[in-house]
Amino acid sequence: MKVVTIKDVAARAGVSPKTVSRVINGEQHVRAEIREHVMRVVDELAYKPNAFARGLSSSRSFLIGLFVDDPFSGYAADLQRGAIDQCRMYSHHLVIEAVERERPDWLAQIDATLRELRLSGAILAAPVCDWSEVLELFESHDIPVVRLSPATDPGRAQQVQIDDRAAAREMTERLIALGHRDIAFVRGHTAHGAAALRWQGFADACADAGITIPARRVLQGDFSFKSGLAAGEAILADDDRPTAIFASNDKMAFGVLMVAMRHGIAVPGALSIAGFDDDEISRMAWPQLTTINQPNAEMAKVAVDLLIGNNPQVKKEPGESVELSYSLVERESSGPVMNGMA
Amino acid sequence: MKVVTIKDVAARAGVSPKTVSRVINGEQHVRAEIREHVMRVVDELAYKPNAFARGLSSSRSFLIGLFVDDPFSGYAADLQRGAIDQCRMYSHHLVIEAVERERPDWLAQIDATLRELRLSGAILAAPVCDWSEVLELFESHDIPVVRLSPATDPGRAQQVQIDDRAAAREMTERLIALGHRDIAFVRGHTAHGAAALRWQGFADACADAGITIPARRVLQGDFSFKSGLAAGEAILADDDRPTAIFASNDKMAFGVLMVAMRHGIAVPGALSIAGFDDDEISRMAWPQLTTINQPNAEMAKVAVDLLIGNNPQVKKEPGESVELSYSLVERESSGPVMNGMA
DNA sequence: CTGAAAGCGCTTACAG
DNA sequence: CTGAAAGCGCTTACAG
Repeated sequence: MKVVTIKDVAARAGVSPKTVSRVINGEQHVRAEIREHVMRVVDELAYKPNAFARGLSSSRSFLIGLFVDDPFSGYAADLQRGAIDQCRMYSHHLVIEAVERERPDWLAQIDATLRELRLSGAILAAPVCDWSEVLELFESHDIPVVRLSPATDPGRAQQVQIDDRAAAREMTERLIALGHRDIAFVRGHTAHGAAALRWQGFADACADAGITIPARRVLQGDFSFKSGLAAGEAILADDDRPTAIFASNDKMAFGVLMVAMRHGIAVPGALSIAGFDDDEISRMAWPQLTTINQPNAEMAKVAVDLLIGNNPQVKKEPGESVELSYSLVERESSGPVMNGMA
Repeated sequence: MKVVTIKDVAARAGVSPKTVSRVINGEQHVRAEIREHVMRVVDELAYKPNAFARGLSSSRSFLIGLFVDDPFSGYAADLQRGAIDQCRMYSHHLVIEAVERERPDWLAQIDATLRELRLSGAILAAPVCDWSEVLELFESHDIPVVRLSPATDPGRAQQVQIDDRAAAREMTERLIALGHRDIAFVRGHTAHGAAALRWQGFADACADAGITIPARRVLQGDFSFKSGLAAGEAILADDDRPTAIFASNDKMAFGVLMVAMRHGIAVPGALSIAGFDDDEISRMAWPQLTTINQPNAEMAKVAVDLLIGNNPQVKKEPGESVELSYSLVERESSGPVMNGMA
C-alpha cells in the first residue's frame, strides 16, 4: 500500500509541506481558503501524519501512558475505557503500562519506557500515584502527570478525584438515618490512599452521631473479594452481630454478603450491607448492593483532558485539581434496622 | 534531563553509530569484545533507543496493537495482562484500541490508527477477529495479525485458540457421568464464534449419550450476566426443571445461579450448574462454579510470541495455529443427580 | 500569511 | 567485521 506523506498532500494542494503541517496541527496564520483546500486534499488522500516522524521532530509523542498497579482489575478496565475514548478524540493513543512493584527493577522498567516513548503525558492510577519514586521519575523526565485519587503529597501534580471521605461519610449517615447504630467497617488496602479516606468518612459520621466504634467492629481487608469473605466470617461468626456492615469497596461487600447468605442471615432484613465503587459486581449480587458510584471512566477522561485538552505546550499549574461528583446508589442490600434490634 | 543518543554512546565507546545500532539490535557481525564494550557503555549511560527514530527509519514500530470489542470486559483485561507482560519481554509496547462497531466510521478509525502508528503486529480478540472488513484492512496495510479464538475463515491469519468444542463436550460428558440426562443449555452471543462451538460440543456429547435436546431446554443468551438471569428465569419458572444447566460462560452461569437461589432451589442438590471461562466471578459465586479454564492471558502471550518472538522480518505462514489446552475445573455448583430425579 | 533549510535519532543500502 | 552517506516524514527556527 502506497504511503501518503505530507509531501504528496503539499504537491497536490500546491503549497509547501510546512503549510500542510500548519493546517494539520490547527495552527494559526493560514488563509481560510488555503486551509479548506488543504483539508480537502487531506481527506481525498486519506492522509494521516506518521506518528513517528511527528514524535521525532517535535517533542510530542501523541502517546498517553496509563500506569496501573493491577491491569487485571475492573478499576483499570474502567480507566482504560475512559482514557481510550478521549485519546481518540484528540488523535492520541493510549499505552498501558503495568507497574510491577514486586520486581526489583520495577523503576528501571518505567524509566526505560519513558526514555523510549517520550510520552506526551501520563495518568497515574491509584495507588501508583502515591509512590514518590514514580513521581520523581516523571518529574525528572519532565513529563506532565495527572494523578488519580492521590492520597499523599497533595499539589505535587495535577489530580482528578472524588471526595472519598465525604462519600463514605454520606453512606454512613444514610445507614444511621435508617436506624443503624451498630455498624461494622471493613477497611481497604493500606497502600491505597482512598482506603484511609473512606475510613475517615465513616469515623466522621459516627462521631457526629455520637456513636463510638468498638475495635471489634473494624476489620482490615485489602479490597479483595477474599478479604471480604474473611471479614464477613470474623464479623458474623457469633451472635454478637452489628446491624449493618459498610465495606470500603464492592468486592469486599460482596464477600460479606456471601458469608451472610451461608449463615442464613437475611439481607437486608437482619443485616444491611453497603459497598463502595459501583463495581459491576454490585449489580450481580443478590440482593444488589447499595454503594457509592465512583465515575472511574469519567475520571480517566478528565485526566486526558487535563493532559492534552488545553494547549499542550503550556505547562499546567501543578496542584490543579478536578473533583468529580459521586453519588450514593441505594439498592436492596440496605434497609431500616429491625424493631428491637437497634 | 539530557537525552542520551546513539551518537553519545558511539563517541564514548569509540565506534560508529552503526556499530552501536548493530549491538542494540542483536545483529551479527560485531566482534565479541566490541559488542561487550558497547553494551557496557550503553548500561553506563542508561541509553535507550528512541522509539520514534527507530520507527521512522525502519518500518518497525515496536508497537503491538490489541484490538478488542469491549475494553471493559474481564476477557479484555486478561488479554491485556498477558500481552503487556510479553511485550515488555521483547521491548515492545502495547497499544489498546477499542473497535467501536456501532459507530459509522468505525473502520476509518482503525484505518487512521494503522496509518499513524505502523504497528509491528496486531492481536485481534474475539469477536473482532471474525469481522472480515477488519481482516481486509490489516491485510491491505500488510500488518501481521494473530486472531484469538476465531470462528470463521480458518487459515486466514495466524491464530491462537483452545478447542472450545471439545471443552464443552467434556463438560457435558461430565454432567452426564454424574447422572444428568435432562440438561438445559444457555447459548452465547451469536456474534462470537466460540458460542457456536460450545453449543456444538454440548450437542455432540448429548448425541453420543443418546440424549435428545428438547427446544425448550435451549436458551439464547448473549454472554452477559443479565441474559443469564433471563435464561434462569425462563428455565426455572415452573416445576418442569432440568437437573442441570450448562451456560456457555460464567457470567450467565452466575445469573442462572442467582435465580436458583431466589427460587430456593438447592445447588447442586436439586440443580447442577456449570459455566465456561473460569472468570473471576466463578470463584466469587456460592457455591463456586464448575467451569472450564480458558487461559486468556496465556493466549495473548502466545500471540505476542507469534508476532515478534521469532524473527520479526520473516513472514509467518498464514494459518499457523496454536492450540492451548483448557481444563475442566470442578467446583461446588455441580454434583450427582438426586435419587429419583433422573 | 507562506516557505526553504536544517535537523530530530535512528536504520537502510552500499562500500570496503 | 566496520563505517560514511543518505533518508525515513515530519517540525522547528528563521526569513521574508
